[in-house]
Amino acid sequence: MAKLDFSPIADTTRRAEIVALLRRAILTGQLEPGQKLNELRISEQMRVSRAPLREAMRELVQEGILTSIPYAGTFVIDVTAKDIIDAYSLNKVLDEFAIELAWPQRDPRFFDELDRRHEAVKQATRALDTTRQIETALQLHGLIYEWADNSVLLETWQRLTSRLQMYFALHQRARNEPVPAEDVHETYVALLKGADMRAAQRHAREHIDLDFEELLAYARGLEKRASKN
Amino acid sequence: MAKLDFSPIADTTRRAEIVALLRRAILTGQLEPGQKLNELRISEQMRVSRAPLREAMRELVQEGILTSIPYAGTFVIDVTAKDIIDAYSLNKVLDEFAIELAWPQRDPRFFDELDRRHEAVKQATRALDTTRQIETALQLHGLIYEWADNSVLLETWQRLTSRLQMYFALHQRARNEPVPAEDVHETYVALLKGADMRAAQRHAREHIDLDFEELLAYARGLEKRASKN
DNA sequence: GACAAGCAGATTGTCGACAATCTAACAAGA
DNA sequence: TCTTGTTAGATTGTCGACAATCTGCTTGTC
Repeated sequence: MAKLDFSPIADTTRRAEIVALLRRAILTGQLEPGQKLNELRISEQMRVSRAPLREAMRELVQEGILTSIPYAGTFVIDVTAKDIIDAYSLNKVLDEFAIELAWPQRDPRFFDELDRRHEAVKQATRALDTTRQIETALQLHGLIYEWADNSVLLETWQRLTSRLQMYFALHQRARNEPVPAEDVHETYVALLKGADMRAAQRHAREHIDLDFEELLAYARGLEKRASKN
Repeated sequence: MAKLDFSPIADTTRRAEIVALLRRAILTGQLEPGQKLNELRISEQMRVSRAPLREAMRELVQEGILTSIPYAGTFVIDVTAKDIIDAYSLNKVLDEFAIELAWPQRDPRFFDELDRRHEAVKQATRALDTTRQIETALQLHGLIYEWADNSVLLETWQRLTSRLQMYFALHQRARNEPVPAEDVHETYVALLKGADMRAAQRHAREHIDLDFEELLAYARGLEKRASKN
């Protein structure tokens, strides 16, 4: 038998496609925090009945980016400064762990993939495609999790990623500036290729802290706005 | 106005009740790993239509204790030795983080609750109620997460707890022995009341390692059985 | 006997309609 | 004017039926 690794057949259920559509809409900020999702309206727009839509929404609730109140509705989660702080502080801990696990697993394929994803970030940056820049940066970041060979950790990271992506997207939208042209991942990639694991872990923390500051400023703005209502 | 804090009204949707029923059945081992959930059969047993049942199953899939294959069915997750190792190694990292966050938050209410939950474990142990013993032990363990004041961390822990509870239940079922009468939490509780945070973190790791060894033996048995099929 | 095509039964995915519940506007009474 | 009761409309929750898909068996062919 020829040694071929086929990619899995795509899930072709409406539900899966709806999940993808909704997730994208939320993570890019098209659906704003706190906004209510009207089932009838959305199902009509998507040309789909409410059953698969509701199942899709249930998944996203469990994924943590929607929240549901019985007989009242399903809403995009609200984002507070504390949420962002919480997500980031957990992210630091997980990063450190992921690097530790992934470190001995690094192989040529790892380094190839590292370069590939880094290149994708740079390309998105050059193209001034903000959304894609966030996506690719998180994918670059996620590589250590994929290589850590710990399924529960990977799942946890993926859940966290949803939120981080949402936070970044909101931040970018709010400040409404052109994309930062700087490449902040150069050092990170170099350290992951190097021999000093502790240094890589340390940098991951500091690297995160950088973007964190910007996000926090945005979050504080959110809180002020909320307290006025 | 009188200063009363009312507890929120219970979610009274069929869906929520189905989720609770199914989760309990899975976490106590009544539904075995790998087993298929027939929608029609279950919906008839519960006197409920398939719509809320399917939504409930979607939630549990996202919670990580069910797995779904389009047009094939929804199954209780399979448990492998690696899954257990992965869950536990992540748990260690999270524990350390949770203790660090919760430490400065400890107050009289914390210590009261600590004793209350510890007492619940001892009571379940005396009553030889295995299921309840697992539940209460995990609730005792979860206290540091509730006090850590980090919503994302708490969510993550709760997801992990589902699996841990399932693993323990399977383990207990498999060995089919009377419950261990020993109280292994005495030291843990004492350390959480003490002044040495590092010691508490260290003990949490070792304490976990203990039960881990037993679980692993069970998991290895599972793997052997699987390889024969 | 081996193998592929095709059919029947069972199961999952989706739909449209109905029931239960919430919200907001309005009316009635103190 | 403020509070309380009522009601209409909109929205979510649930149901039963139908469509799409899978699985295992049968049948026919070599």
